[in-house]
Amino acid sequence: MEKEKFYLTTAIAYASRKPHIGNTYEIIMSDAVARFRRQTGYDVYFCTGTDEHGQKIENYAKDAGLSPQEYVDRVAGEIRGVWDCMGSSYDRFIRTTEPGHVRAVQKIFRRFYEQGDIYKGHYEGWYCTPCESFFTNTQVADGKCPDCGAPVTQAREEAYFFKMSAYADRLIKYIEDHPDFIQPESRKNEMMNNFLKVGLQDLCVSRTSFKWGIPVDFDDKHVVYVWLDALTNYITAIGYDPDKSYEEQSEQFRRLWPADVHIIGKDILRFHTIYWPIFLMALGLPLPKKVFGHPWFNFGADKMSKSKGNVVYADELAERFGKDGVRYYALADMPYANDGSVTYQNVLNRYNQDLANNLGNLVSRTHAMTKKYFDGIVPTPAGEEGPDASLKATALKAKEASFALMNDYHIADALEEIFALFGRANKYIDETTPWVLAKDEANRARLGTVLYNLLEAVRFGAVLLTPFIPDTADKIFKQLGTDKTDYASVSTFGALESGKPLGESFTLFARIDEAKFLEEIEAKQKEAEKNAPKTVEEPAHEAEIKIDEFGKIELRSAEILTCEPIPKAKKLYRIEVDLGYEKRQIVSGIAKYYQPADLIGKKVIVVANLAPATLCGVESRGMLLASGEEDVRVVFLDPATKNGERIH
RNA sequence: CGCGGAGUAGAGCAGUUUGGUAGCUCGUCGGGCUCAUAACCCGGAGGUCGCAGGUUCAAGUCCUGCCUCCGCAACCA
Repeated sequence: MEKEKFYLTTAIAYASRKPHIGNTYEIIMSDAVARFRRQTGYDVYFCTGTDEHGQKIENYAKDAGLSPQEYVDRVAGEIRGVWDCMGSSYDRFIRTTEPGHVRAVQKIFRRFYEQGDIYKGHYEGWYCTPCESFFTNTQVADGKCPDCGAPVTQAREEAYFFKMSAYADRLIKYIEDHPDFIQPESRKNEMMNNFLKVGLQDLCVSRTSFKWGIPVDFDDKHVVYVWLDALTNYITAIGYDPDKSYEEQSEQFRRLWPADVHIIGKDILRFHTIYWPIFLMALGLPLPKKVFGHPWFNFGADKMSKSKGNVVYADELAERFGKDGVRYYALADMPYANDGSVTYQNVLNRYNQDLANNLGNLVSRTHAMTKKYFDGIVPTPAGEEGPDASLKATALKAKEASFALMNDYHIADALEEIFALFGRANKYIDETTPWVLAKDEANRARLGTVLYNLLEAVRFGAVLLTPFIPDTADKIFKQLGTDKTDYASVSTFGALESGKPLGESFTLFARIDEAKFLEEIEAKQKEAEKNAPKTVEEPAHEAEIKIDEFGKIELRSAEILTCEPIPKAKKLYRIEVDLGYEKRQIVSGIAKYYQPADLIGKKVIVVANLAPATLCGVESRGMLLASGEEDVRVVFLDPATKNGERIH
């Protein structure tokens, strides 16, 4: 009988820089799912890759003195290196700069245009270069991008738009009819309530402000918006041809599509559950069966970020804990829907407790006793007694439970079920005391049974561990000298063959000394701090300006007279300032950082000729100067400064 | 009242669907064992299950109100 197919994808990684452990979680999790499906009888196609277009990359490349293509070649190599370092078993690594993908995207764009899904219009508003996004006046009241905090510029751009609204009703119906489409389920409500039910905006799907993208082939001023480019990788990777109908597609495409699951980060759920399905509807293709938005790893309680210097890389962790150490940690420590928290202490605990003590030591002691009492030959089991039944029941439960949990993407819970078997086996040793049995020849048969059950429990667990930590599973099989490694061999307890010799014994996971390890980490962090100035990222710079351009910005000193929070807004204060020649109301997003009392009476710098804007229904005429994006600090003037002085 | 999630032992979590002696991992204290990677096994201490009411013979679990935290949205000119 032909195997059922299973097509899964990760999001493609943005080729701007090397991914950290949080980004790497996705490939580890997806790989575990892929291996699990292969093991349980599916014909799996596992696709990952890199997203290589966009202005950000164009900028990074310029800073690095490379062409964009050279730059993405380098970063894509780094990304692939980390993926390979984690032992991921992808079948396809697609890059969005591949000629085949580029041509397909151009054809898709053209087809949408010809079908009338895409129309040409104008986009007017504030544009953020790094995010490649337009924002409305209300969104960028302070001249900064609401997403990344970079300065925005006023722009009017000719642009193509996709008529999202035309498909909204069908999408809502699809989501309602397929309750498993978006998971975890709490994310579904976010999408429905925040986007779909309030009315979808048409999406701007082209850019003219930069060149590093896929050109629109009938209007080469434009390049295709990165999300339309990136999302289509899921079909171009398996050979989709936009010129053909579904029936005319390649055998591979017809077999694999629709995808069984897109595994993505929770932050891009919106693109995958709204825009992507709508693009597919416009192409007349079926929608993916499931989109799973996994949570993120934080560093302790903080978001991982380069500027905070708390970035942890998977390949660096692997140097110390090994590939499987990192895989196990990521898979076992990430909750189902809540964000995980990476600390070196957590990684170390998981490694020492679960891998070295529980699993590694179990294998070691079981192997050693078989060697000692049976010359390393797998004994033949006799009758069942005492705790034997309980051990066997735990093994079968580990299999059943982990199977069900993996089908629901409860990765960590599945692993816990499997490790419960190793815990049970360790207990079994204490209950049966083989070293006591060995003292009396009359107990020989019982001793053989006990050791057989232990060896089999180890083998059984190793089979179940294969999708998660494949190298370790192989090492265990080697030590047991067995080739009973497939999923069929755990349908019942007892597949291990008696009379065969064990393989060589070796340490699976060497314990790591905690004090020494933490000391080393601390030393390493100090070292990193010392070098910190060098690792500070070069910020994005504005174009050079002339003195008269600067003069257009009318900066004036002012005194804060009143300051009160605006109801409904978390971040906003309504502030009244005295400019000497007049008083003004300004809205400022500094509520998180200052109490009103800290501000009243202070002298500040105001951009006096900034166009008025309305925020949360309150008019703001001007803006306070402040520094920082995450930790905003107002620029205060010498208290002796007169109100209304021009600042230049 | 924008939408949604969460508050359970020192830490991290399960349990809430179908009310009925509060559980797991780590840590901690004590004991056991010696096959093993100073590992492994057993036991103890530690929780008024965010707060306040209500329903019930019985509430972590159901109802009402409130507080706090976190997503998303809005919004930081």
